[in-house]
Amino acid sequence: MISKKTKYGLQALLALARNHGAGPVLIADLAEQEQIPKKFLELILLQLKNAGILGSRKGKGGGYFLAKNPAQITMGSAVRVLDGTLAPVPCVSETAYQKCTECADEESCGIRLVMKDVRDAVADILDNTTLKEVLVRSSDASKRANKVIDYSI
Amino acid sequence: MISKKTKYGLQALLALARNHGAGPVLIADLAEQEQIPKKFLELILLQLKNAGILGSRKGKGGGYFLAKNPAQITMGSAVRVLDGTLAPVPCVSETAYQKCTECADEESCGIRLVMKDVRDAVADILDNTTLKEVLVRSSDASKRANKVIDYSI
DNA sequence: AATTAGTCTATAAATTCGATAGGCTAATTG
DNA sequence: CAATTAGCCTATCGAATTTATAGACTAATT
Repeated sequence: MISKKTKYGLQALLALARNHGAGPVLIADLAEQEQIPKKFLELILLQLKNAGILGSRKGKGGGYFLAKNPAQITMGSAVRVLDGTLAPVPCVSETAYQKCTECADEESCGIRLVMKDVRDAVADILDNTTLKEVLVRSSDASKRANKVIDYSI
Repeated sequence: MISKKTKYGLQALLALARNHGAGPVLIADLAEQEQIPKKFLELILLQLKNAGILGSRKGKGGGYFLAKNPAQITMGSAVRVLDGTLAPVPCVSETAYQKCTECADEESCGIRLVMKDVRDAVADILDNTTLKEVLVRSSDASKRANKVIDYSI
């Protein structure tokens, strides 16, 4: 399970991705649009900024914006920043590894072997899915649902 | 992240799988072997029993045992019992679905589309990995590590 | 009947999560 | 340069969840 914080963060990132290129967005506006408690969102955005995913500007005309292209920001990187890891157990995390206390031999721990497979599968998806791709999939799905046929090239 | 409870449960199941066919195992013995707080383990085993994964016997010579063959118990079923779901968000869970409050249209929610992929990938692994397979992989790994070559057929 | 060992309910302790408050700093603008 | 705007940062609180413990009860065996 991902935390509410992580979900809020992903929502905010996608909103910023939709707005990409059109200047900074106010925390307050993002919070209202996405129905996220403003002060909580503030912390989330700050964390994403410190991780290099977002940029910000202070003062009038300021706000938050993506530090890179939507096609260069992966879901995996965001989840790692906000949730700490993609791994189901700390002993298979690549970025937040922690030795398993109770397990004598990590190499032969059955639980670990299976959870490593899970981690790899999750990482394979999230590290290869960019914000841009998510936007495209989302709009494709809503077009399909609305039976709107898009003839544009 | 799976909970400590789930991890304890999986440890216990694997220990019972190793012992399969040799009669019931005492909670107390399992707790000591696997270094799990006894009273906590008691609750875990009970939950697995109520889910039909374990069986038990009371009185002298009693204890817990697998209710089915190790090859018929999947990691997925155990995690679902103990952790509630495999899904990273409730709105993509097959067994513990909960509607997403903030999301207007589930079908086109980008986060949901990606998390559905994650759920499916995790389920594909855990629902197709049995306790028996875990034991085999584990012993294979430890043989390999000890450079022991097994010539038996 | 005595003993053994799981069952069940309640609750305590610890940790994490979600949320809020408020003063600080930097940038812009008049 | 002063006023305003808006993000930065630290602290903290309450609620929920997780982890762990206690103790009385029931069923099975000897």
